[in-house]
Amino acid sequence: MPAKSAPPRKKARGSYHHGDLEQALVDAALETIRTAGVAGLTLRGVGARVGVSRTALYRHFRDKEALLARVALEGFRLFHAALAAGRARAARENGDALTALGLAYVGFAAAHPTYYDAMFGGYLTDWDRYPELDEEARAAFTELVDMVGSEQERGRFAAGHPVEIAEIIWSLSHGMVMLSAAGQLCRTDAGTEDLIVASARILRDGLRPAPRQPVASARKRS
Amino acid sequence: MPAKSAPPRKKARGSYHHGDLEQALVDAALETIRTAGVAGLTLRGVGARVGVSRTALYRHFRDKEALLARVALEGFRLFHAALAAGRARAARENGDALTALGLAYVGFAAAHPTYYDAMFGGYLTDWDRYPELDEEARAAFTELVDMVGSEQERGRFAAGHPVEIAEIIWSLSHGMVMLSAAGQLCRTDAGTEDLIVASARILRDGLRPAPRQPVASARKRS
DNA sequence: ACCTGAACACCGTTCAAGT
DNA sequence: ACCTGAACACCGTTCAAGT
Repeated sequence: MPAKSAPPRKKARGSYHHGDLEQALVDAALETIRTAGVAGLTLRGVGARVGVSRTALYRHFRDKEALLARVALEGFRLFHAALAAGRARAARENGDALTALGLAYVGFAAAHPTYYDAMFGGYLTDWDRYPELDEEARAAFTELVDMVGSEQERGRFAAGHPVEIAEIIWSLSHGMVMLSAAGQLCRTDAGTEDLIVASARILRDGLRPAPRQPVASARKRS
Repeated sequence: MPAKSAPPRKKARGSYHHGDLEQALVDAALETIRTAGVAGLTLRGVGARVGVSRTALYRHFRDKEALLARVALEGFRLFHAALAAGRARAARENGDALTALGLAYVGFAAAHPTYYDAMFGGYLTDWDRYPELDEEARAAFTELVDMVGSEQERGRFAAGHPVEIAEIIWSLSHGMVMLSAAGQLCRTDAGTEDLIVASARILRDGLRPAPRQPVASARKRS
């Protein structure tokens, strides 16, 4: 590193009013969504929160959707990390990887409903406009696919297309989060976590009755 | 029936400009959502479509959300009917009830994305404000619960809380519909229908490898 | 009873103008 | 380069007024 005090970077940002207006806007958006939901996200409100004109935002983001995409991107990074951590923890403790990933999934959604809404609330239309977003979402999904492949290699899952199986697991998790958030679930007294544990068991063992025991002899149990 | 021409009913509705402005507004809303999505639904647009002032609507609906709730109610009626029909068809043809209901579910969503969005898009906040809606949604869900109970009685599903199992099936179906609509699914070349068929198979048989054959003798197969 | 028109308090976005 | 202020074309909703 050079000794002198750091020279201003070429792309010194926000040297006008803020150290980093761009990140300040993202944080303000997050805080707004947390209190008022994505529906209550307004550029005027975001501007007011950071003490800046409502149009200053356009220097940093193409439009409102781009701001929301930025929030979603941060969310997907955290999401990806949460899934990876859940998988790693299961591997370390020799636990069930499917249950661990399911719990990590709904755990993230419960801990960060703000991010989850921005990521999956359907507000982002032209998904292609944000390649980073797509890439990060794909990376998170890959965590699921790899888990399936790993379980297959270890003989815990039967053979089958890992991507297809991962999509089914993802659909189950996502649907559960959405229905739960909408208050449409839990007509039983079980919480979402219990529901995930039960789902993992069903996905592993199936709904059909246990196959007949070998008829010849019953060992160890009367 | 009385012979004379029908006397005006007590609650003759819309005798001003339309035969039935209320239903006309609902139809206009449906058509608007079909072309522009729920996000593009505007009271001004609805009014213009039926040739009426943008405020005439308030004579028939409390607010915009109430109009949307009415659309969702019609949707839930159709949805309930579609699920019941799928179940009845499976029973008649002795087919797999789980697969049949899953296909009926995604089939409805594919055939009526407009309704599905109004029903599950998250635009309806105070769900309690529309008891009819809640009742009809519950009725549709009961179709799933009953199917599970029936399969259990017939010995095709193992014992377990039917509501819990139904919630898991519903979550899977809903998540698949949502992700599919958002274009996040189908990274494999399989369509949603194939995915549902695969899901039903996994839910029934489980992901784990088939249990060991009885070791004593291998019959019929080498 | 049913509908209209003006008005109010909001939006996102554009753009010429300031510093 | 970065931000502002006015302006534009929209919203949902209210309400006095018309017929």
